[in-house]
Amino acid sequence: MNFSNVLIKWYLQNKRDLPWRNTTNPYPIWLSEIMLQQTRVAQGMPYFLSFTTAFPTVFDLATANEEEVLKLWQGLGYYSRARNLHKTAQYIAFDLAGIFPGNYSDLLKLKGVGEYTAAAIASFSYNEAVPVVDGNVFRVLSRYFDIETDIVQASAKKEFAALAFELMPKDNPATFNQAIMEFGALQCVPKSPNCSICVFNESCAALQKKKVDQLPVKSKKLKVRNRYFNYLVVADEKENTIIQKRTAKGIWHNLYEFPLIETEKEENFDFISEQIQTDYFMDNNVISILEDNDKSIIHKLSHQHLHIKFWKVNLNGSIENGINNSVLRTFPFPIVIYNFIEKE
DNA sequence: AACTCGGGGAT
DNA sequence: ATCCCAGAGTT
Repeated sequence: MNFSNVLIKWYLQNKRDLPWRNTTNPYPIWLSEIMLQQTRVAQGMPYFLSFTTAFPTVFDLATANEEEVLKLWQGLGYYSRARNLHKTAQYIAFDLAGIFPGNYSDLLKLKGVGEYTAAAIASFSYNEAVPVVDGNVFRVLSRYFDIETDIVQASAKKEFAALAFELMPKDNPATFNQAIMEFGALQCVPKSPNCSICVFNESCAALQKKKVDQLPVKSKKLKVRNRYFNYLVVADEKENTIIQKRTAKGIWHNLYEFPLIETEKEENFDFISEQIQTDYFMDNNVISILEDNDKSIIHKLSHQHLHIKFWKVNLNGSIENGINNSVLRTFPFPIVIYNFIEKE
C-alpha cells in the first residue's frame, strides 16, 4: 500500500466525529475553517456551535451587526477573522445571492480566505483536487520524507503543496486532505509522538534517521514587547460606568474597553491618581480611587505581554453616556476585560 | 520577507 | 518558559 492508502485507512479508523464533517454545505465548512485558523478544534468547537445556532445560514450572519458577531467571537482571538467573516457573509448574501464561489480560485478572492482555507472549502465542499497545507501537513510530510526546508520560507508552502498534490488520490481529495490533517493532529504530534504504534513506523524517513524531534525545521523567533495598561473602572452615584471602542489599528480592533492609561512602565497609585484627577474627571468630583489588583495581571498575547491594572474610580454625580451593568455586558470585550467584569 | 494579530493547551 | 494550533492581511 502507498502513503495515501495507508493514511486514508488510518483516518477512516481513527477520525473524530466533528460537526463540520457531516456536510458538504460550504457555509458551515467555511465557518469552521475560519474559526480553526491557528486554533485548536477543542477551542473552536463551542464557537462553531453557537454561531451555527445564532446564524443558521449565511443570510443570518450577513444581516447581523458586526458587534453581535464580535460578541459571539469574544474570547476566540484574532478578531480580524470575525470582521472579515462578517464582511464576506454580506458579500456572499447580497452580491452573490447566497451562492458561495464554486472553485478554489474564486474562493481565494474572499476576505479572510487564503490558500489553506480556499483549498479546504474547495476540496471538502466540491471535491476539487487542491491540497491543503497547514501546520499538520508541514509536520507530517517533512517527517515522512525527511524534508529540511525551513517552513517559514515562502517557497516552502509551494514545495509542500506540490508534494501533497502528487500524493493526493485525485478521485478523493476531500478524504485525503482531512486524513493528513487528522493524522498530524492525533498521531504525528509536535512533541513526543508515539511512533511505536504509528502505521508509518517502517517507512517514515525521520523515524529511521532518528530526526523526528528535529522536523519540521522552523527558524522563527518572534520578539515580545511589554505594555502597561491601566484601566479606569468608573462608577458614578448611579453605579454607571464608561467604556470606549478600540478603533485604532492594532490589537482588539473594534472591541470595547474601559478608559485606558497606557504607561511606559508599571506605575503606582500616586502616578495614576494624578493622571485621573488632572486629565480625566475634572468636572466630576473624584470621591475615591482604588487599586483593584495590587499585582498586575499578565495577559499574554503571541507578540505582546500586557501588564494590566484595574483602577476603580468612584465619582460624584452622574456621568454622561454612562451605562449600567446589564448594558455593559452586551458589548464585545477582550477576554481579560470580560473576565474582570464577570468577577465583579 | 518580516511583522502583526489572541487565547489557550501541552510539555 | 516555550511551542504551536485546520493562517491571513499588511508593511
